[in-house]
Amino acid sequence: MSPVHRTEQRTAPGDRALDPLSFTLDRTSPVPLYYQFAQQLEAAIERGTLAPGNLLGNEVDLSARLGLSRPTVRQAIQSLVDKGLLVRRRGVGTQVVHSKVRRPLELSSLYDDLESAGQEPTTRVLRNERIPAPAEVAAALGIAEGAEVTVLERLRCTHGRPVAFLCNYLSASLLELPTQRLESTSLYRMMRSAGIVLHSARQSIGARSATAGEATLLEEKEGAALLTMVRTAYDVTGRPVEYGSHVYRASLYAFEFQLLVRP
Amino acid sequence: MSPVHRTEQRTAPGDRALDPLSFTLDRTSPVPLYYQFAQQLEAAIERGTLAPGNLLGNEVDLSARLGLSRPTVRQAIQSLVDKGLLVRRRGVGTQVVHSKVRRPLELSSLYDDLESAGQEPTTRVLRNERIPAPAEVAAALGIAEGAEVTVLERLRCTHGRPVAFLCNYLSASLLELPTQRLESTSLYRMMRSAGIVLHSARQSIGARSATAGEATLLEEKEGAALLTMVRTAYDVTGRPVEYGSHVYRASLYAFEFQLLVRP
DNA sequence: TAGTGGTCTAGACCACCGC
DNA sequence: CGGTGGTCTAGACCACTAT
Repeated sequence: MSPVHRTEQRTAPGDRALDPLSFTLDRTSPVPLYYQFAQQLEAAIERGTLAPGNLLGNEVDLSARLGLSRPTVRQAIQSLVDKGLLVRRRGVGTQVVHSKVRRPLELSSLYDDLESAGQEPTTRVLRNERIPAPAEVAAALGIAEGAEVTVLERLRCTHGRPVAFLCNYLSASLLELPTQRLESTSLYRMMRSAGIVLHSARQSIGARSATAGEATLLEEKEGAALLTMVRTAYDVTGRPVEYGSHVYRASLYAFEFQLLVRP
Repeated sequence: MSPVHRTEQRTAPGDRALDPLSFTLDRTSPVPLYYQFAQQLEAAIERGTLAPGNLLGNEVDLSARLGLSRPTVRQAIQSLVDKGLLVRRRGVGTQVVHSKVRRPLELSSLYDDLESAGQEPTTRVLRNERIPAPAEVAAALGIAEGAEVTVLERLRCTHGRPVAFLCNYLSASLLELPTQRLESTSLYRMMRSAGIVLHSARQSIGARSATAGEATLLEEKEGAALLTMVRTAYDVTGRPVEYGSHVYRASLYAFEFQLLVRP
């Protein structure tokens, strides 16, 4: 278990751990072959059948064994390299990465984050109306000042305790936002259901002291440290579709994520 | 300038904006062809020669015009899709994304961030010694408790004002860290120079109120909101190489970044 | 239906690594 | 030196989109 070992045991037993692995490819399936292979490879890594540090075996043999062409095998491997699960080195081979690289940063929904953490999130909609866009919002959404926008104010709780106060703006024409559905799912899920495909988002994460109003709402003391996030999300055409300003109780929430170093 | 337009003007003049563009490929260069093409494509987008919304023209024609095979052209295009500059849609084509997608989140160095923002960062090294690893540090770095580590405490300033207090731990055997060099460059640059190739990092960003000591050091009032970041960085073999705990003045600093939505 | 990107093949040569 | 990944080619067929 020494963490100092490097790349010994090139030919040690169990090195070509890929042999005992059985990969089943279904050529009649609509799922691309490279994707089928990538998923099975990822599953093998996930459950430890392919241990960290193990070499994958060279791509030529691999493709022969799988009955695939080398480019197809490479496409599968590359997708796992992009996820940070594998590392390729010329003249050496492809290895499983040691660390528990799991989630890279993604455009996350607080609701989804809490739900997947088993936190049973609930939402109280404090405000849901259509108003003329204030200047700041109009600028962020790239619309005319005074154009109709939907403003949402929500209080997100887990186990009955408030975690965050969320304020969001969307062009009113984009989407219907019934209060009832907002209380049982996430805004991003509703946008997705409405066919809005998100492409990117610009975020800024900061901190500040709670105002009296925020303190009351979030059950903190006035002046308590709060985490803040301001975000503009864009769809595939590059059009801004959502602008949000959120505050989180720093005592209950932090942003956690994994980064990959760009090569 | 209406931000509401979608994908009109399929056949409008100036649509095949790629025609007037001149791409020069050097087959004798060691730089891969797909990379040469990708760079010139990115430059054309950057300077607006390829305007947002423009279609690229189909890949078959494109490869013929460039004298490249289609997979090579696709590799170039794919790299820009991954960067968020282009969007591909089946049956439609490849378009330049509207928004000013620029920097995705990367494993950033505060020093480099400030420097590239023209903030003239300076560093005061408050502590630079070798100590037995405390339990928390040993756990993060995957070494034995009590093993020798280098501990760094630095104050980062811009324009003479303190911005952040940085505390970092590294295995002592990894790297020499002369105080003088630490005051004129970033820790990550020094690690890179020493041949340490970073692969990924796990970060947690939160907030809390300043202690009396932090307040004095950062020239804030006691209880002021501070941004906090805790980070463990890993090299290509998955070994933890650095553990850091940083606090930033929320009044002077925020984390800004662009995210791409995973497809 | 015509045009687009998505997938896949079966080769080839080169650059880098470790021995 | 042999083995590895990195790059590149010239085709092919399919799935999806728009008209």
